[in-house]
Amino acid sequence: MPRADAVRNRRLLMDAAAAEFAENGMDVSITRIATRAGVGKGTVFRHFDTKEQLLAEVFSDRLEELVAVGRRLTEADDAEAALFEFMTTGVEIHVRDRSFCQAAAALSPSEASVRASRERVAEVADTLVDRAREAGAVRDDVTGLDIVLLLSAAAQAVLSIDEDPQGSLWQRYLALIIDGLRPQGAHPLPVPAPTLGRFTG
Amino acid sequence: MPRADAVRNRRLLMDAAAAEFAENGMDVSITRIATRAGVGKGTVFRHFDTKEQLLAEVFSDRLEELVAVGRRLTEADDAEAALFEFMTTGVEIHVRDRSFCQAAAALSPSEASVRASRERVAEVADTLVDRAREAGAVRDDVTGLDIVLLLSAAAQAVLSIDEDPQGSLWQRYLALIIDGLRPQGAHPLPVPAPTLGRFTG
DNA sequence: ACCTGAACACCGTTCAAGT
DNA sequence: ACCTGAACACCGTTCAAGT
Repeated sequence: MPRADAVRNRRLLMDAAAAEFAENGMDVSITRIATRAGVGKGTVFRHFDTKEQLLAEVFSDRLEELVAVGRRLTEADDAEAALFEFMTTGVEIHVRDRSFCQAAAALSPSEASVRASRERVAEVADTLVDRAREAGAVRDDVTGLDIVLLLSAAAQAVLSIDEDPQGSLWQRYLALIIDGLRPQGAHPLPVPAPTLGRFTG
Repeated sequence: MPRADAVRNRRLLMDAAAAEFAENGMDVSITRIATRAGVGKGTVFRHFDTKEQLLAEVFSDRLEELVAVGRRLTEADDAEAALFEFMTTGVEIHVRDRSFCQAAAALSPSEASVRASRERVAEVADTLVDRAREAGAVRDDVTGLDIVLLLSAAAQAVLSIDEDPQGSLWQRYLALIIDGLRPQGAHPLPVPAPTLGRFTG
């Protein structure tokens, strides 16, 4: 049973970290985050083992947004439009936040909180893919996890040439990737789909 | 006219940095690189303004490998196979080197050496795309720069779930993206192709 | 229990002193 | 002209001292 000020500080820290990461990227100092939260910097390490874990926690919070959107889209009429809207939202989440793409690339995939929410996104995505496939909108060899990885890829592609990815270039690559997902003219894939479990060890 | 030991040290530093970055990622310390090169760490900053610039220099050296491969493929008989082999080599270069994907994501696109070699890769890629297009192998709204960004994206997609990307999963996403590049069933793209110059300022 | 800030081992970068 | 390592300002993390 945690103390009242502890739960309050944890929340303050998460909020401050989310804001600082979003504004200044994942290299902001712990001191800065602690100051913004109004606590001593020692407190940060009482709530999170490491800076990476704090980043991971913020990261998976953001991913939960995407899970929520995906759940809602599960009940949409147009299964094809639903899947593509899901992907669009996913890329937007990446692009909105200065640290999100960095985090997606830098965070160890074995971080517990990251794995957990990645699993949940993949699960919703699976449902959306299945429905889109029944509607004949996507090829039958792609999975939900494929979708998650590809939308992250679309977001990252843009970073290589644009400092400030607030633009709309990502829409170009998302559209290209979506064309690759369609059943028309699909060539068999050389490698089986990944699973999250395979890398747990 | 630089002194003889200066040009020698510069080369030693580039080699040491390339090796250390490849083995340990882009977070290896300058001290470690300097030690491996057999020079004092002050010397590093005599040759490179900043650690980021050193990384950029190593990065664009690697990119030149891809330029060389692209040049050779320009004269291949099968234009379609040539383009796809170019992309395969590009992803392999990303995946081979522990730091390459990190660098692609973290380096400021305005770094001079990065911009320069990125421009040269895009140029070769343009030639390869044009030839592939004439052969009817790719849609007519993609450019060489698109290709470069997309092959980088394919490499990065894999990093999200696999610690050690020496595997072959990237082949799956490269194949998917290549399917999106084909003319069959291509939908018009919502956003025009990027140019490198646009972001110079 | 939890918070705090001084202390620690590191980092990238600078620069006075050497050759 | 170039090299060097001590010095500097910072960083993430630890921990003894406080409440």
